[in-house]
Amino acid sequence: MDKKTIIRKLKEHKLTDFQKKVLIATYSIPKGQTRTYKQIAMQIRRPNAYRAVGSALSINPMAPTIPCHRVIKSSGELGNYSAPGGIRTKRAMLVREGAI
DNA sequence: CAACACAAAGTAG
DNA sequence: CTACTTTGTGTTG
Repeated sequence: MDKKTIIRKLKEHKLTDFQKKVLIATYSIPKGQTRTYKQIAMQIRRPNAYRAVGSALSINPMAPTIPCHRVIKSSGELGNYSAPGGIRTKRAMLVREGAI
């Protein structure tokens, strides 16, 4: 899956500009690494919208296309996770990828 | 207007 | 350290 495919998918859905940027930024997180909500917000030029970033990610918790589980809090905590299993699953995946 | 997958700085103990 | 308060942002209902 390349970035273009992702963008095409996003266009099919009714996502806002903000959403698209958040999802693209999330997709660009290298395997085995994590990003904080704040980093994502800064990357999309909305440095104070880290809260909106969480809302944006929550619309797509089960799309294997977007690794939303790599987005954590600035304090190093995992934050929340809407997919089945909650933060348990999130942590498991991060451990599996070597991010923890 | 209210609620939210957050952050940072403030107050209090 | 814990706990609570305030301010800030975008989306949704």
